[in-house]
Amino acid sequence: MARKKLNLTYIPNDSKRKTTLKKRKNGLMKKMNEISTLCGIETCAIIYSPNDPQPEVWPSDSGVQRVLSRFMEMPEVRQSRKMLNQESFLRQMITKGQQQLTRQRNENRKKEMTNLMLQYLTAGKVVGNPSLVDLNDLSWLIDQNLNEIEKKITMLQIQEVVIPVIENEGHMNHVQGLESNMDTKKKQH
Amino acid sequence: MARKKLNLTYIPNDSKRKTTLKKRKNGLMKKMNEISTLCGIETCAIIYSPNDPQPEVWPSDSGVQRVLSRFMEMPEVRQSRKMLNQESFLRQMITKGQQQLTRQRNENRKKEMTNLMLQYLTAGKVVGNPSLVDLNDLSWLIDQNLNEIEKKITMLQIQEVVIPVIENEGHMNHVQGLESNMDTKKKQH
DNA sequence: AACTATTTATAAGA
DNA sequence: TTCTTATAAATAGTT
Repeated sequence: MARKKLNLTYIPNDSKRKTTLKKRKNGLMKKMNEISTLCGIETCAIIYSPNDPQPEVWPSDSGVQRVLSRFMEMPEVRQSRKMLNQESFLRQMITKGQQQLTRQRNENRKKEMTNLMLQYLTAGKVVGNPSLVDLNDLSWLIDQNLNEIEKKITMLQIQEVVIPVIENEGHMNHVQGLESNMDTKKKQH
Repeated sequence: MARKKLNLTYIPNDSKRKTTLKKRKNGLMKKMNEISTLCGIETCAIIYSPNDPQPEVWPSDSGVQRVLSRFMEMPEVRQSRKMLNQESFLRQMITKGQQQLTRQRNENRKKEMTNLMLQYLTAGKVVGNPSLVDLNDLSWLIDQNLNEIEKKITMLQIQEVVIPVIENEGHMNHVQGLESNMDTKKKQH
């Protein structure tokens, strides 16, 4: 489904067909997985590969047995609670991992942009070939930094009035004690 | 899969779940159709809908029967071996995800260090509180960059001998103009 | 059921 | 083979 409109006929080329089968089998399994999770239903699929008497089967032991026996009106097969537990455990791991990955990607993006910004500051000119998306993100980042700087300035001005200027090292410390003063500055862009 | 990132959990809302099931069932059937056409293989799928004892089957009842009887002919042991598939599929997904995460973390680390280096260049002093590990990584990164610069210089020197200096648009342009002065520093490492 | 804005799948290419 | 990329296809939320 890419780089060329799909031609829905048998693929004569052996290696291409094999690759396609592998990819699509994966995709199909993922979809089976999703539909039964999302909709809380029972499904099963059997896919035979050439030269392999053993088919690829979806979903799992208990799932297949249950669906098959139901379909063929055979006696109920005992369920493996252990297997289901394991399954949900694995699912949990996947979800967690994906969340981590997303967070990591966001961090990465931000660092990339900080990087770009610092390159501008260092080299004084455009380095490489940033895309429009990059530039938008960069713009956002610069706005963020400007906001922080503004806050910092405001804080320093306030401190100057209240206490003789005392600067401390902490990362976000400058926000401390500002809440009451910041209420009036809630203008965002 | 649109207008919102898919959250892979059971959909509690009844009508939403029903709609999703209908749409996805269609999609799945289409995919089953395609994979067996494209790859010339036998497949079958059974999807139960809630409150309906009759499942949706593909390609047809007789088709399912054919594939199922072929499947049932297999000895138990081989059946269950193949049927452990879902678990290994999930494990595969986890492994892949973890690999992605590792790659992402490495990229992240490198960007972080580039960042730190640029901050040194910009501010001319240590910003924040880098750890010993940071400094080691940073040192490595700087070495890398120095190596690249050296290579670039060597290349330019070679070009200078063969062709009158012609510089192109690449991302290391800041080295421009250094060529002639660097002649004496060629053999440092 | 038809319509999009997005996400996902995937055919080719590297 | 695995990874990337350009594009097609699927589909969640809307109308």
